Amino acid sequence: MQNRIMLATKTSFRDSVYDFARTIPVGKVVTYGQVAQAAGNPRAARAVGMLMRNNPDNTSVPCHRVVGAGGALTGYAFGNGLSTKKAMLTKEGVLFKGDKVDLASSQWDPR
DNA sequence: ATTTTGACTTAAG
DNA sequence: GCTTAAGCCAAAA
Repeated sequence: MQNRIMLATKTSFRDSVYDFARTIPVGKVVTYGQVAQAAGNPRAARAVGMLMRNNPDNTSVPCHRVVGAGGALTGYAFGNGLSTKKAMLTKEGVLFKGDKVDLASSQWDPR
């Protein structure tokens, strides 16, 4: 953006978060901590949640593919809340273990 | 600029 | 396994 070189991670945190979120493949999920790390701040898991809540484009950003640590489903601002979130993930092929996501096979590793 | 708040995480009881 | 406490970060008031 600004100059020819992108100067590493000079983008806003929110930008990095949303960008990363868009790259999450269908049928996979990531934890808030993972998103935070990918965005440049491994400890900003909280901020990530806030950004997701204030998510500008719920259609472009698959915020429902972001779950809490251990695969636990956390808040969701649309539909019927967590119920809708789980339904959506299940429909996309994400395996569930009770009320949590089966990270063993459905957690995405960006690498 | 300071305070408040929240879709988090980890550690401890 | 569940509840409580503390740490950390970014956006909104």
